Amino acid sequence: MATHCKDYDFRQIEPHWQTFWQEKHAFRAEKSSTKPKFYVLDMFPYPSGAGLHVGHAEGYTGTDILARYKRARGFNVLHPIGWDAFGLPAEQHAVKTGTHPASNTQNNIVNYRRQIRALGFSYEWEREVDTTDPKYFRWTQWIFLQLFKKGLAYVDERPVWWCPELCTVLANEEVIDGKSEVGGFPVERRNLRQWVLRITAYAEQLLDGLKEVDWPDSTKRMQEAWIGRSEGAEVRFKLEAAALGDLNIFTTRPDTLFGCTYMVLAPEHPLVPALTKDAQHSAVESYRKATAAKSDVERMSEAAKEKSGVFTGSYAINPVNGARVPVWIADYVLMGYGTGAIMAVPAQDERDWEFAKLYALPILRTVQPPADFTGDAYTGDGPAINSAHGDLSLNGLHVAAAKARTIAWLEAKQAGTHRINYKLRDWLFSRQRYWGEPFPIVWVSEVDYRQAAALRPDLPAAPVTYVEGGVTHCALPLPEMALPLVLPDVQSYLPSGTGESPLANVTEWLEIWFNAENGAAIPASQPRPAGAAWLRARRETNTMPQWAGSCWYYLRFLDPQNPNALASQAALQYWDVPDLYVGGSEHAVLHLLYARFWHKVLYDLGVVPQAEPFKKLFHHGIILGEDGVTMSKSRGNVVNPDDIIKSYGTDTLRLYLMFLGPLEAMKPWNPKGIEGVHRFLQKVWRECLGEDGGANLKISDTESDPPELIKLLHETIKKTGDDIEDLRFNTSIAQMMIFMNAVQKTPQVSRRTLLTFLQVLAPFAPHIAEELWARLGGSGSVSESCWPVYDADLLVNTMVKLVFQVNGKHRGDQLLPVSITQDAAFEVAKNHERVAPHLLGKSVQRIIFVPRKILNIVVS
RNA sequence: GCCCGGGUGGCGGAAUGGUAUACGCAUCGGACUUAAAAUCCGUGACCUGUAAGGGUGUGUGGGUUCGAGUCCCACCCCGGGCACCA
Repeated sequence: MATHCKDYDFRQIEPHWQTFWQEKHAFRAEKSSTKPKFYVLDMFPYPSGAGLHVGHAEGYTGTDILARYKRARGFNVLHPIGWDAFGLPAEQHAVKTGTHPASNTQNNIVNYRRQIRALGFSYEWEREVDTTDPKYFRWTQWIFLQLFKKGLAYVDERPVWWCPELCTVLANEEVIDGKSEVGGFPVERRNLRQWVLRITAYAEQLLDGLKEVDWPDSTKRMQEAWIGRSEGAEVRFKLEAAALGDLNIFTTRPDTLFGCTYMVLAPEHPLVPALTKDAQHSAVESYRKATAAKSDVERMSEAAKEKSGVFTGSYAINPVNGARVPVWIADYVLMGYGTGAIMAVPAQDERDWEFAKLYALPILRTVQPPADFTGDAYTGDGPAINSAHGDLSLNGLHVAAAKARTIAWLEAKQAGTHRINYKLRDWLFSRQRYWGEPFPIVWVSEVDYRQAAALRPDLPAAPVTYVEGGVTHCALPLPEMALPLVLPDVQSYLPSGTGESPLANVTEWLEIWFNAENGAAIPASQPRPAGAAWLRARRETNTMPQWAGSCWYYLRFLDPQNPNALASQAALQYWDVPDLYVGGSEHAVLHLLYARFWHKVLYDLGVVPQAEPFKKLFHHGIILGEDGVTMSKSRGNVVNPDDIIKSYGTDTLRLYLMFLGPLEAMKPWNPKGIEGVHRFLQKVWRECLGEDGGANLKISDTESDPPELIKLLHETIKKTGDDIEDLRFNTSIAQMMIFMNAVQKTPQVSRRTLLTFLQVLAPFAPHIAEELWARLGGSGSVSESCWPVYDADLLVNTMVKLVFQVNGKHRGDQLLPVSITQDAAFEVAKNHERVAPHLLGKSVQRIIFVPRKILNIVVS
């Protein structure tokens, strides 16, 4: 079954065993099994035109080693791969070439599949998924319908980047310094109708769930910061012009209400026009216009340098003391957070202090700073001062107590409430693009919607609507039976020119008679079919963002062919969620947060049995170019795995990627280093086989190995296994090298020892391990053999090198029985030729004895 | 500015508070060879000394400890994230 090459001819060996595994379906997970299950998942790639790079190969090699190891340890392992194949580059390619993005995408997938196979990864190809496959995105659309039904999807006007020259909407990453990435044309903000998912409804659960997952702390912290929970109060300020109602503000420092000397509204705040007095009208208007013209980025970077704002001419009344405070507008207050309005407390807030100084507004300290405090605004803890009026007094109370008392008072007077606020915003879920999942939504009139509602039990509690030119449109979902809604072919992949996706140009698809009961559609140009279920409708032209398909793919892998559900309940129960999820830290927030959100919604719907999708997460590092900077085409420092495989073979590449350093580290590629691991594999080959390709003559079937070698073998089994479990592949490889160096120095070695070593090597370098295993007469395939069991008794040392120190300095050492007593060890040390001189003429103050390790003699 | 992660030979890196530099690369010397490649053996932080040895060394400065790369405090540098979120 093995090849017959005499040398280590990896070009022959590696494809041979790859074919062998493929034909045997060697890595197919068992559907039901008495074995424990293990699900190890990689973040699936976007199949770009550039092909797989070594960065992918790094993470995938790590999980492959673990998957192969776990199989050998008797686990039923699920290790799948697929393609996150919707996305911008394919669409841009389509615009350029006029070919359907699907064809380019499929070409790229073919290339990725070839590269991944060439790396010898033990993926189960029968479970491959492709997010652009209608059989897959049918369920992406289905999940969207569940969100829609639950009232978690709505439509809103949101600002997006629009490039007039290109007639298209651009993604944030396509805009560089206010210019389009392609062509360098100016871009502007434009409000367009967008789908938005109510992820904020899950803010608290998304925060809570982080407590129960085994993730890197830094990633948990990033998600916590992104969700940005803060606790405080919403306070109602009456306006002097009572007819205008109240002004609500959010504050985390209700204890400082007495220090409020002015109010600030975001320039976009809806009350601004009503609050603006005639005398201030022109100033306010021009300030609002100036703010609106700025992008978020400009607004933040410019405003961070210098504060600005305008007085509206109006006043509000502070509920705690009746004080009359002026109302300003300023762009340092953001409409998107809290209520879009704040009470300004310059004495206890640095931003407010800066603003107050600029416009000569009063500053009143209400928290006593420490005596040595020298700064401006004091944001620390301390006793309240100047904070009493009527039946409310905070004076003397520290911050926490003062907050509590204020909130209680506000609630009693109905002037405010305790409130929790999040930085997290709802998720802008639509793109004005062709190459994405179409929304399973049609737009109908209010009258038609009411008619449909009678036929459809699956509509949200409140209809999703948007108003355009005074006409209200209602969003009517396709019935589930009508899924998938596939993309129509288009003449041109160029945007419509109105900011809508290219789909808006496909009139026959867009303008339809729609059967509300079964989702059937015919072009509106044809006569209306008979029956009350047929309504005049216009399809949604937005498509979903690339995140959509990757939000749930880990579930589809459990049961990828299922036509009736995203996965069967049996599969969801048996496989549970991934035991380990490995991918780059660039997805620390968005992908991982979005996927958690969808999972929690599915959990609440009873679709999935657990509340968190990724129990354990690990971020692999980044492989830098030889020059120590990020690999990029423009720098010409990209390493293509295909080239390395050609010159050294996959096993060498895999081993090298793992030997480079800790999996999580950022590390530069070193072409010289790869020679080292290749030499190691050559050495393994030579120790196993002679020059004629037969078993090496030093291999014996009768003689036993020297005890040191047997001990080292067992140490290697233990160390390698432990390190694989901890994803510390670099040190496990070092241990294998130590072992082979010892074999090389041994004149004779038993066949059994070498076969055992090959089992240890197999997860790392599976092709050479299979080849040598077969040639040395191992039974079956090494990939199917069990992980060797080490003999713990052999690892016990009877003698140990005890280190002698004098005053903490290493002065000598000696091999001694592990059970030696302190006194006996001291006797030895005292007379040790290297130690004795350091004791001469000194008196021993103290002896520290750590059995098996050290004897430290402290002398005067 | 705030929150993380990290600074160890010429290089990648190793090290439950207990011999700092495992393993690999590079270097230099040697063996084998007509020669080269491959392979093998040795060398491999700095200062001092003929040597044995002694001293100093894990970004900098302090501290805790019998003993610190590891723990604590302050600072410097590099990388990542967030950034007017009231």
